[in-house]
Amino acid sequence: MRKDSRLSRVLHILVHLGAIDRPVTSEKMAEMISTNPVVVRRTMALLREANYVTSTKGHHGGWKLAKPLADITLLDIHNALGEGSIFTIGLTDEHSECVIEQAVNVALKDVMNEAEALMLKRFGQITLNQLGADRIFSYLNDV
Amino acid sequence: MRKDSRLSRVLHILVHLGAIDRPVTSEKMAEMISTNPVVVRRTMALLREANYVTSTKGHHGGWKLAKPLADITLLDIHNALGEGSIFTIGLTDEHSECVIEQAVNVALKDVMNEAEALMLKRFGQITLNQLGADRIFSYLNDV
DNA sequence: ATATATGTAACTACAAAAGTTTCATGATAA
DNA sequence: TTATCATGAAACTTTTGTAGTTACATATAT
Repeated sequence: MRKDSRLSRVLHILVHLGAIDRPVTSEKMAEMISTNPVVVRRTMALLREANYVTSTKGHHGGWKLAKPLADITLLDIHNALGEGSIFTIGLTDEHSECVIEQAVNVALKDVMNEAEALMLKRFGQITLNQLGADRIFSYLNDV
Repeated sequence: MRKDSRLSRVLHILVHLGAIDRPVTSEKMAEMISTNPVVVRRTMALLREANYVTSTKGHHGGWKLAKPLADITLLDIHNALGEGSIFTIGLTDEHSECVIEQAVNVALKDVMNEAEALMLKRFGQITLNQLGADRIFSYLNDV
């Protein structure tokens, strides 16, 4: 099933943005994640609506962070991208009259809810500035 | 994104199978889950390969459980359906040279692995015979 | 023999992200 | 004020795997 890689891609972009002081164009960002500028704008527009980034047109225009990386969690970005379910597993018609079908769906839903809650909790505990800080730090020491 | 409802559907079918003593045709099962017999066979074939059901052709043929519901967990069925990721969230190219991209992917993967482990653990704790047993019991008392 | 079922191949439909093309709009620089 | 640069947005096509469908071969019980 096709994966939604917008979260991974846009996090990558945001961490780069945090290290650059001037506006970055969607053209440059598209290079970072090997895609098309329009794809970038589409996703970044969702973050702008949620006030995590700003965009300016024209000469020296582009995208900037609206707040420090330390003030943004993975959960914030995940939520800004929309509400779609995080699971590929779907339930059958929930309006079924069949008690067995209802029971199956309740069991699956309970487990999925628990797993999703854990995931969102963890996402909420990670801010973008601490994203792999240890790895990047050790990399800088090597150069 | 399109959901994979095979787990939900096939669990529904299996619990019914546990309550019926004779072989059930894919035609009847298709009615249970409002679909086509071929769709049913396709999914049931995966369970047969994993030895959870048997099928017989011809007159009075159909599908039967190969073992009691009590000996099958949700995890067993989940595994029998294949190995695809349970998450709609995907990571970008994991062979990237970019340290930031790597760090983002590690963070996401860690969280997703933890959530998946919890989910699979729960699936392994639920056998098909106890699937909503309390609900079905209370339903029977009401009739 | 005949009716009944599965087994399987070869399609089409669908949904949502991703990719692409194109052009309007606005901002800066010269 | 004009050329250039950048976003904004519409209108597509592509992609990928489940789901749905049609058709037919094969095996089995009566």
